Amino acid sequence: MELVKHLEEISLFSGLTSADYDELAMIATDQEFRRGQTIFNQGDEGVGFYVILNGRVKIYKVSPDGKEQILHLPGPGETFAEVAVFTGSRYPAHAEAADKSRILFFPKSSFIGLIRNNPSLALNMLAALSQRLKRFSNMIEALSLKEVPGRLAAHLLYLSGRRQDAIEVELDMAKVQLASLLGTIPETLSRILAKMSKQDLIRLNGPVVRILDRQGLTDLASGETRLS
Amino acid sequence: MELVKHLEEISLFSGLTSADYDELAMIATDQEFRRGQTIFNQGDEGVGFYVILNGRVKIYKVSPDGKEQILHLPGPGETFAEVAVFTGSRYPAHAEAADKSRILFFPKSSFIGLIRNNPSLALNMLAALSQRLKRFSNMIEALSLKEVPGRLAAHLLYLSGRRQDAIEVELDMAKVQLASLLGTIPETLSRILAKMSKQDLIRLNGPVVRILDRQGLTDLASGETRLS
DNA sequence: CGCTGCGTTGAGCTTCTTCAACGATCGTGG
DNA sequence: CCACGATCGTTGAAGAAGCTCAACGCAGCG
Repeated sequence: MELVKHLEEISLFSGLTSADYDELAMIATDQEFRRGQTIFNQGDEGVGFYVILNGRVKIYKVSPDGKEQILHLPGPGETFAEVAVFTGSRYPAHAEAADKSRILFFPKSSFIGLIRNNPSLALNMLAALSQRLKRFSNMIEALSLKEVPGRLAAHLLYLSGRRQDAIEVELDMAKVQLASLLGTIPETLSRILAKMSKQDLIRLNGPVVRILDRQGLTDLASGETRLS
Repeated sequence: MELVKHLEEISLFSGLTSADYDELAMIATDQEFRRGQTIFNQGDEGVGFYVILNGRVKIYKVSPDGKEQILHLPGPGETFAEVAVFTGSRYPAHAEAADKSRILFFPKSSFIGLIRNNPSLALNMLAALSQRLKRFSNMIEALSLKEVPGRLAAHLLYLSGRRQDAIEVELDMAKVQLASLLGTIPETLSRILAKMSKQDLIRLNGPVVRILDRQGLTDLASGETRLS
């Protein structure tokens, strides 16, 4: 079965036996979404969770006046909506394909059965949720304790990984989306990128950011410095 | 063993056999903290997780200039620092006893062993983490998409539960802490409470809030209304 | 009794959003 | 193939929300 090949590359499913893979393949359904298509809406009945084979998905909240806050933007190999599996309730956010995407769907009840008989799978899932929780904590911290320049700096550093020598970073999404992920609006993001350029922290070239002053960014991200 | 009695009341441990309780009691250590005492700091090695028997614990982040953002304020029967168990890394936030507290500590490795042999425990833990994740999503939404009056209104409604007739709510923490939980500062909170009083949404009496206009609060919380 | 932490209020200021306008790019349908 | 609309990105000017700083009353507790 072709699906099994894909499943083996998903880190959530690492360490499983081939019998497990067969079972997973049995309960999964393979779905295609075009860019912009809604996968589910906040408040919909949480019937299962998803694993992305390719493409990207935007998980987001919306305010009554239409402003969006992106919570998460998973890509190939990543999962979303796991929460629905374990809280027996409704999806707490919206999900929409950010690109043309191929996605596997796992219905809640069959998946719970699998977990019950499969400690590795349970532990993998616990690790995934914990990881997500940690990222959300950092997001809360950023929104509450850092100003936009700090959040942006942190994001740039995150993208560049830990490597001291990484000079160029490619923004992996449109700036509108980046703004939404950082909890701000495109105008503000644009102004701050411009200001960072002017102060020779970065050099901006379309979606490519060249990092000129890593230390400066680090100081901004930790809140020690201000972007006058 | 006295501990077992306590363990049976923890919802994370519901549905376990008495043999399981004995095992849990074996690996747990019983600790006392006085009000204000640090339990661990962000960045400390994540050696295990905690269950509160009585008291309360403040889980929080700090900005370089000392401002705090409370992530979570668990009380009796609740757990914290589970994330450390499954991500094999450091604590992502600070923990401090908000009251004199009695707390059980479970070392990481023994607990993982328990989970591996105990699907119910794994599922309970998954449910707990999912619940937390949902709350964090709401927090992110609130910080990014709602203004302080909206967050406060949402919190008041949350405290009053779903009951339409609940008139009085007791703020279950000092206002400084409530401010930190809502991602603002005491001054702002104070002003907004005053404004809500002036507009007859609530009546304020020390730590007791009488809800006068539930609909008004609901509108604020959903962002439909503004607190002019 | 004094001290410390809490809560409130005022004044000024910073940051960010809102509103508006405009250029550029890109995909699509005529 | 070109033209059009839509989305994206940028910039300016004005306004709002919330923060900082400062002062002060008040209560609890050693």
